[in-house]
Amino acid sequence: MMTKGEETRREIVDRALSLASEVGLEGLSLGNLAADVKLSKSGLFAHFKSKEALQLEVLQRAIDRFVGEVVRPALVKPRGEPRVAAIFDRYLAWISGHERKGSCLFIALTQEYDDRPGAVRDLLVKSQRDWHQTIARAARIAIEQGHFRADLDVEQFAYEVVGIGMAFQQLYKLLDHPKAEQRARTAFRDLVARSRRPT
Amino acid sequence: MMTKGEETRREIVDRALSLASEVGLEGLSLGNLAADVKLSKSGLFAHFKSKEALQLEVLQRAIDRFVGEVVRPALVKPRGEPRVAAIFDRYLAWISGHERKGSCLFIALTQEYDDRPGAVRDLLVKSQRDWHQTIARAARIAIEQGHFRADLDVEQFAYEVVGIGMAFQQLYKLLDHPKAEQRARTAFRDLVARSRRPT
DNA sequence: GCGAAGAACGACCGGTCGTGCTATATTCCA
DNA sequence: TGGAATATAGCACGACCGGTCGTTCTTCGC
Repeated sequence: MMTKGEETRREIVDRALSLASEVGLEGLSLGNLAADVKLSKSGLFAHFKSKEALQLEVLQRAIDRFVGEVVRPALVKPRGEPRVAAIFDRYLAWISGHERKGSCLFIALTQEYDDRPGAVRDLLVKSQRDWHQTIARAARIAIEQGHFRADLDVEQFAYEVVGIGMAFQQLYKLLDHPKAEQRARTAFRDLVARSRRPT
Repeated sequence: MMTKGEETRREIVDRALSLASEVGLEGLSLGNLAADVKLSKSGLFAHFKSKEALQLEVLQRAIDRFVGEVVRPALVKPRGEPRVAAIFDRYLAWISGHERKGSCLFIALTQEYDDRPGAVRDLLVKSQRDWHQTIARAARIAIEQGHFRADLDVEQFAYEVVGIGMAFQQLYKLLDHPKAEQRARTAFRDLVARSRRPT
């Protein structure tokens, strides 16, 4: 059973997450957010000790969502290349983001916090390191399965996947390029092809 | 000869550009900027009709700098692969950015404006399309020179270069990864290698 | 169903934001 | 060098910011 407070608190963070995708975590304003969830500013604020605490919860929720929508579903796929492909597929879907209006929060925050120290940045850094590691780990498994070359640099592989994703977001969201997804998929297909074990 | 007004106006935009690299164009505040150039807020404001006008000038200055530091120096290199390599080299240098504290302004603004319509966004979009085209054009010349495969998709090539650059910025500025530059150079070397005409 | 704990409210704080207006100081040209 | 043009300052504005307050209404355990 969820108490009333926990419930609205959940609502707040959910709505804040969606808002933050459009304006970032710094651009998020308590007044706007309160109006959005139909609370008074003070009523909303009472749920958090500070704005930074709220920001941290929002980022953590985003991380949970990302894991739930991108990472975990891929983990049920067969080990090796299929899993790597699933990760990329979900990653693209996450970035193009169904109902999500704004950008991928993580990519946006990368810019917002790359020179703004603090707890939010620390959590962001950790999440992004984890993400690189997740990709690298999947690639390493693909090596073990004999799908990928034994001498493949899995962290380099992760680097390039992330690059493909970021460029995709720019082409798709900012430049509104009709071939954005095709570009991304081509780049990934190519990357996988040259990561495979020579036959 | 430059009139006094033009001179301080220049100073303002210069300083604003450097500030914007740290806080973005929206995060830029007239008060801070005025204090920085030792003017009163109103004295500064008198030079521009609005904040948006200032933002546009700042972005235009950034574009001019980018052309001057990245594009133009590469154009003096020999047509073909050397020029492509020079573009990438200068691009990396621009992102890691000498004295620049913050991020590459264009990558940052990509996030800031990908869902914020207006003149600033329009100019940004134009500049980024130009950038993609600049890379693609250099690649096309490399095809003509017989350096690159005739069937190379030059826009795909540009897409991947941009991706490498963006991932580099994340690794370098946010994650502070010691091998960031190596990762970027490896990715590019690989991209060029598979773009070359088979011997 | 009563009383305590928790949730939400409205008013308000000191600050900062972008942007006017008016007046003074400085620059520039005839 | 004087007078017009320009550059800067001072001040005030309304809006909004994150955050605090005391108060009231609602939930919940006993």
